[in-house]
Amino acid sequence: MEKHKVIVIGGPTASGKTSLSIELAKKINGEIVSADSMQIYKEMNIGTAKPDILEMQGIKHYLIDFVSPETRYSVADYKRDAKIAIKEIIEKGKMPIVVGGTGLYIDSLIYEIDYPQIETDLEYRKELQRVADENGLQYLYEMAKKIDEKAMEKISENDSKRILRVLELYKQTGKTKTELELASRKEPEYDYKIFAITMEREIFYDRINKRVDIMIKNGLVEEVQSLYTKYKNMPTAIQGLGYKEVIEYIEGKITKDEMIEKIKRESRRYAKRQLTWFRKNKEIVWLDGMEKVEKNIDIILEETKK
RNA sequence: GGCUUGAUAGCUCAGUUGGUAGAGCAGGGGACUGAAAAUCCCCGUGUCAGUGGUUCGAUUCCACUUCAAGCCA
Repeated sequence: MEKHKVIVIGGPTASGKTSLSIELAKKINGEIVSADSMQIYKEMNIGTAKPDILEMQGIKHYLIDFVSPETRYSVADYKRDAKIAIKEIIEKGKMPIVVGGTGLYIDSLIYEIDYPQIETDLEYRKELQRVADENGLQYLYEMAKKIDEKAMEKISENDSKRILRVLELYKQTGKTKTELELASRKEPEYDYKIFAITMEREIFYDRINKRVDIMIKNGLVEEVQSLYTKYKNMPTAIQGLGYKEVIEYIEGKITKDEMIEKIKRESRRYAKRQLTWFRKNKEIVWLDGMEKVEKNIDIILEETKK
């Protein structure tokens, strides 16, 4: 049986993914599955540039605005939820369009990555953190090297998250990261057609800067203020770009101007990282963000026929 | 008009007792399998303001010019 097609549109922040995907969905009777690690959270609207009801123009969006900022949501959750959403859309006879800037999330789908069924072990993380504080990160690095020398070749001695992850995986599964990853990629269930938007760097950075100004005008500070007073713990959501910087401002650590500049700079850097991620994927068909939406839709439809 | 100080990387500046120069920031490239908007790695050639002089050799010393800041009129 032939696999069902799924359109995937990636690209950096502020590249026009939202409007392109909504126009496309209208044209081909599609529905949208977001692939954005921050738009997932409720009550985070301005800073994540989440599309509102008006922008959506009646197109159903999945995996947007559905978990509490207190929740620890991860790629494994995303992979599971996105697969369910895609299935549901296909059953309705519609075309699934996966749209977002979180490369890791997109990869979990297109490479059908299988994650071991384990829970995050916060106790163990804390314990390791303690060891790192006492003996230095180098000590954990050496520990990880004894378990999985191959994986550590690619991990820097300063990369605490990945060092911890190697140890955590081994403790919980009894297997090394290298072993797990070798077995993790399965045959994709769908025929993914992958696109990404790019544009000239200068114009693009200008768009990012302007977008940040608009976010501030639209009340980003107030949005963060309200989250800040409402929730004590936002383990993942707090990492959202813009959110942590506004909190520094609220706490009086930086001035308002410094905050704005920092959000702009970090957004530019983030966009650069996103482009690096997508560039690595040689299957991607690139779209020019400066082109008319109709033209890009034509390219997508043409490629999707193949 | 006179005096003083300055002019070096996109920006802020350091430096060369004369042998063509280096930091921070900005920026660029890359990695990425349960925190990923996270985390981490790598990357510095620029008429040293212009013109002339001294010198084997000047971005460095000298003169003039231009521009900027400050002071005195």
